[in-house]
Amino acid sequence: MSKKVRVRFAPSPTGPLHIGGVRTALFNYLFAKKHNGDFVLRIEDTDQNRYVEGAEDYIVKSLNWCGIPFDEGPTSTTLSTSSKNEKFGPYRQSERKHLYKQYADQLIAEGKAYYAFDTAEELNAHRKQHEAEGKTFIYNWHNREKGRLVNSLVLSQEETQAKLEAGDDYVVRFKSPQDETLQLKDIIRGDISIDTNILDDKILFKSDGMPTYHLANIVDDHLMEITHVIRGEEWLPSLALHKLLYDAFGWEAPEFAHLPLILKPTGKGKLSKRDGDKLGFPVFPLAWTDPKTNEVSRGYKEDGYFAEAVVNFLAFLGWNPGTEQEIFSLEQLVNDFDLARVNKAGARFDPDKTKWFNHHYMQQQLDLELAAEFQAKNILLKDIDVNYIALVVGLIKERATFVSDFWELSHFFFVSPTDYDEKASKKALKEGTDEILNKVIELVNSTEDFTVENLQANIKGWITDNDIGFGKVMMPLRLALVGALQGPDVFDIMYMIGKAETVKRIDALVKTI
RNA sequence: GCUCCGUUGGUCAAAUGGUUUAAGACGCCACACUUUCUAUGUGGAAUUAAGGGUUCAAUUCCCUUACGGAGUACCA
Repeated sequence: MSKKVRVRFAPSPTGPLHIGGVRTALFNYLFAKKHNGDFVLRIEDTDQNRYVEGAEDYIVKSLNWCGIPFDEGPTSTTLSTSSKNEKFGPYRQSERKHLYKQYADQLIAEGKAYYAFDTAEELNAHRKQHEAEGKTFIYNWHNREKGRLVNSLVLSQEETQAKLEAGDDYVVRFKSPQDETLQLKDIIRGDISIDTNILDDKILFKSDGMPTYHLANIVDDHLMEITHVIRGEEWLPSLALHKLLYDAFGWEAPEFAHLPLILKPTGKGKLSKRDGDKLGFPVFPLAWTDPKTNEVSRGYKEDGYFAEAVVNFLAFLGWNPGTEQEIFSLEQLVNDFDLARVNKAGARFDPDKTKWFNHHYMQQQLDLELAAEFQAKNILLKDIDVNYIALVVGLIKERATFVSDFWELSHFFFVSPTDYDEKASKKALKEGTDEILNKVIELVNSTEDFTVENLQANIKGWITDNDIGFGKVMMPLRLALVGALQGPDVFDIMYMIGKAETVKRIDALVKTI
């Protein structure tokens, strides 16, 4: 009885996919998979002027990186097999161009749409004039037949025909109804009622021969048998028009869900590209180089975020499971996702929480994999055994958020300290420290089986037996090994760098005292 | 301006008329970890925008105001 669920993500290729767009894609994907449905990628490139080279490719790569591949779309992906679909494709609106005109014509023939010949300049003039009078210019029944506008409703059939044959530029406008109240339904927001008198006669077909978004999206959603339209809140004001169009064609409309916006972390408005640069976090999944300006925008991937972390925090922007669980794998999200639990209000983006998610997912990664990544990013590690690096990573990753934090956290496992932190020295080096350290050298040297346990037993035993105080020994010892008062357990460090290096470093510090 | 949508701590948010002195998380602060710490643990401060209703009872329903957001293109 119920049709197969089919949803679409329909970005336009005007640049890199914004993180808000990624969330829209994610919610579509989750909803589709939850209901064993299809997730379709459709490229809305009806505006050639705004087409940007590489944007479509970027969108596909981004979805794949996030692990939310589409089932149907313009190109095949590594993660998804079907690319062209006889029944529903093609998936670029520019390649579907031939489909749209007949639908516009159909509406004209039925008196539900009409030709309009007004130029952009004329319309601008009308808007300005209305504004000057404190009124709002609406191209609908208020004005369309008052004679100031040039369209097939005021022109005679012959005049209209003559203009068309003369090759005059024209657009097709939808004739929106007068004095009706529309009852609209949104899965997230519930019932919405709209007075049709405030609706514009929106352009369905542009003078360049391309449909507008409004026409194309209705035709395509119908032809592609889309059952649920899940999109950003910025489309809510267009919902009435879209419903009217479905009715005009006599088609069953899909269900709609309008997602809340993602807002700036501080200040006002929705999250924009500039915020990332200003506040120091990415707003794009992958880095993007603008083909015209060569300006580079950073991406989550390149900044060291794990895809799982990005997906997890994105899912929680506007949605929550209603339980205390916050860590969700993609599969768990698919299982628990529910549009009914999506919030209505816009969510402010929180970069700190994003980092916290990343820290969490960092702990789940395999040390060896992290080590390989760490090694690849540091020339100094080129010749070091990756297994040794993995052991180091195991000791320090709990205090790291990104792989790029590793070096600062672990350099002393690879190179001897060249200087000593001033504040730390003051704190650690006291009267008699040199004697203590010399004794520690003896203890280290006398530890035959050089293990963490033996070192600990020897040194801690000596400290307690002689009632010296841990701080007096451990702090200068740490300073000698690290060069500062930081890092993991000192015994772990000694074990890792080995007996000879340990002695060398302690001796080096003693010599500076 | 007009239209629509929204409003629980600094942020994300739970609780959809009644064991709520309003969960939890991030962030912040304090303390602890008889050795550091950016980690971990424990604790703490901090919220129902305002005013009216409806009701025995309102964070929850209704109205007004304020504030926020979106839309208002031959852009999507």
